[in-house]
Amino acid sequence: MKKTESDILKAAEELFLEKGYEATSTTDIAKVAGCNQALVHYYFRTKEKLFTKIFTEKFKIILGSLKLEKDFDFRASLNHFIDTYFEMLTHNRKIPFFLINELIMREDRRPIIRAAISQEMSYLQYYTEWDKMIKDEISKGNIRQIETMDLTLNVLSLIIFTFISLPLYSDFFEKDENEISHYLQHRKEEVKKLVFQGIGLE
Amino acid sequence: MKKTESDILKAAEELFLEKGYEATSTTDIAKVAGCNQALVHYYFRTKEKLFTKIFTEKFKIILGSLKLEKDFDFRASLNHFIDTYFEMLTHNRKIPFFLINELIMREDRRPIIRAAISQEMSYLQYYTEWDKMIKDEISKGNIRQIETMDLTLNVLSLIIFTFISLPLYSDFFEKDENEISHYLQHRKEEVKKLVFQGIGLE
DNA sequence: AATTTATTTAATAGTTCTATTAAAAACGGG
DNA sequence: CCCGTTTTTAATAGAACTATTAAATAAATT
Repeated sequence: MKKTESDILKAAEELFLEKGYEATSTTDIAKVAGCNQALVHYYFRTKEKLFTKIFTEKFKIILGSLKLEKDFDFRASLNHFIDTYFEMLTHNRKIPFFLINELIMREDRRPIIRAAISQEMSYLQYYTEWDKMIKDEISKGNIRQIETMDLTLNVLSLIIFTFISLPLYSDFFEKDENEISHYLQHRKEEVKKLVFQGIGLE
Repeated sequence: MKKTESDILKAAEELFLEKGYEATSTTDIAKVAGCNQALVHYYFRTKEKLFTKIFTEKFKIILGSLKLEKDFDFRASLNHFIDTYFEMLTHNRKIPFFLINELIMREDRRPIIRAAISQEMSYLQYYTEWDKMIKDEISKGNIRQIETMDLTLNVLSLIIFTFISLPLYSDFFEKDENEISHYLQHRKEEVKKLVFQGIGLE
């Protein structure tokens, strides 16, 4: 891939994640990439195609981290999931809001993620195992009665909201990068405590 | 207020909450309001002023629901808060995403909410009481050690994320209005369970 | 070196959007 | 009913944005 092309991709990524699809123009992208505006169209034809490329790429990063570690017991699995999910999002802080934003605003983009999910059928597999694990723990009396969907939503809510609200948190409380990474570590531990204790683990 | 003016406000509200500031044009607003495009500017001068009116109005709805019931013990307070917050958002489902979206995308709008908050100094008061209540419960051994900010974030995460993800949830799982309101009730109860048990209450 | 191919640029067609203006229509009080 | 005020409309200036085209430049190939 030519340097110009990757420069454009990089600029587009930066701007789409920062300002969203609507508020980003191909002229802006060219300016950040340091090239002529027509080049954006030369390499990617349309703004929409360029966007879709970045959108699916970012979605795959998220999807790729949604894995269940084999040979772990339930507690270790959940613990490991929270660790890896937090870790991944710490390095991709803007992705959660970016994806949710574009999926909510533009219904026509939802099929893109449906396609990406059904392409990787392994995720259905993961969910089935996850579900089995939870039902198993409940029947053993290790955790309280809870639906798999609820436990999943609880964990995702607590983690994803942390990153969605992060720009507002750091702005409002005027936190620097050092304080923010400390905050994220701290929140991760608190999320674990709440979830573990909240379902009766320990 | 003239009917035309309120029609425009209503149309603007619908569109801004649905599509966001950028994707909504004054022409769209006029079309939905059933009037000439120039009338939007006649009544509100600029798109930005019209937006700000709706934005602050919606923010005040949220802020207004953030109250602490006097004469309730800690458990009842928290329970009541979750009830009223869920209730309010059930009738204003699009507000959380709308506000977060516009606050994240456009930093220049953050002062608006700072102003609205500092205008109602009572909220500082609420937070202080809330903080005292929690510290008190901890010292009494009624709940585990937890920072007030963490407990607050836990509750807000669980509630707000429910509403932010709602359009995706209902689309993806093809839920009708009836199922959705049942889902919201169900989530509310689950949030209570997780939070209460997760801090050691009961 | 000559020729083909790929990349880059400037120019621009064609939309759309915000905001204003001047004129027309509707309204209200005397 | 007349006249001043308010409301509404059509027209449009002016800016910005996407996408294309044709020409210019650079790179690669023979």
